[in-house]
Amino acid sequence: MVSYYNHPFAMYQKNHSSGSNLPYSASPSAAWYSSNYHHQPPNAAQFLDPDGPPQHMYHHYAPHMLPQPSPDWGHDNYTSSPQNGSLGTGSSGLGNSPGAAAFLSLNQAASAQNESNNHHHMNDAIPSLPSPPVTVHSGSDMSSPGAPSSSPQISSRPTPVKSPYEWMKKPSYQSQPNPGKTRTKDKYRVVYTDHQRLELEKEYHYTRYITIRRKTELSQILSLSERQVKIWFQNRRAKDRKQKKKVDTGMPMSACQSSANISSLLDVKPKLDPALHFQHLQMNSLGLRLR
DNA sequence: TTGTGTTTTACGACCTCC
DNA sequence: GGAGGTCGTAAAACACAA
Repeated sequence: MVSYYNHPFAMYQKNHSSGSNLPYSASPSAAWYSSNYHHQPPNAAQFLDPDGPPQHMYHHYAPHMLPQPSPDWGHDNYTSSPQNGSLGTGSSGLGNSPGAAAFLSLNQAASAQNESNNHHHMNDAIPSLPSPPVTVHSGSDMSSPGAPSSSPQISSRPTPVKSPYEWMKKPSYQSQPNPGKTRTKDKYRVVYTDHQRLELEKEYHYTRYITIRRKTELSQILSLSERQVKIWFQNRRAKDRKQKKKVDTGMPMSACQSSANISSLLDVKPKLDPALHFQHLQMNSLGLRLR
């Protein structure tokens, strides 16, 4: 059994069935980096914030804290434009993101939830797109751009499932009449929807350090504030560090799956074309970073 | 059902860089 | 000073054993 908490993607699916009947293709990992996961060499000018921590961070962060080599090339080299109607109106624009595109084939069913027109109609059992959580906050940047929605929302977490599909159907805390709010109001925190977390995970596994541009787009696509996206990535990295620390201190791997071994867990192919990978490393080693 | 442990959001403190 | 990084922590949400 794969632990809900310990599996890097368990948040989306608790696999009680030894992974033999995933709701995806027979080999989800095979789809993870699908053929559409090819990138053009980056246009340097497009990197508002190339992958990786700010250049200064390299000076005092342990190597394991640095971004994993990833196909960052061209990460921002796409034309998704939430401003031109892709936001919340059907096409999320995620498909234009290389990182997202990579994941789409993995979990189109879930991603498709975000498409009200749902031309994918992958799974009739999947409820309509979960509305973003209502976030009420007095902070300047905290309020979620998403408006409260009265429409039902889907599961934010899988509950114990009998069928591998059940987790996708279950209504969740977010589906309650009054979804969670931040700690400054009646609720301490929101629980992100499956879709939101899926997209964030997709982005994270594409690059551990989100670019400014991508953060803006994700925040709009997912109806989260940029601050929420930023903090999610911070927390996500913290989670990785924590897991790595457990590994280093000899904790059993069953209790700690770092992102570093996610690929092996998913049996994925290397993310990056070797040549591009090399370029990426060169880029990082040179500290190339535009801001 | 309940108690307990873990994970998930969210924040503040503090840091470095521009 | 502002942005974004880590670190530590609070509390809600959740999983699971008893």
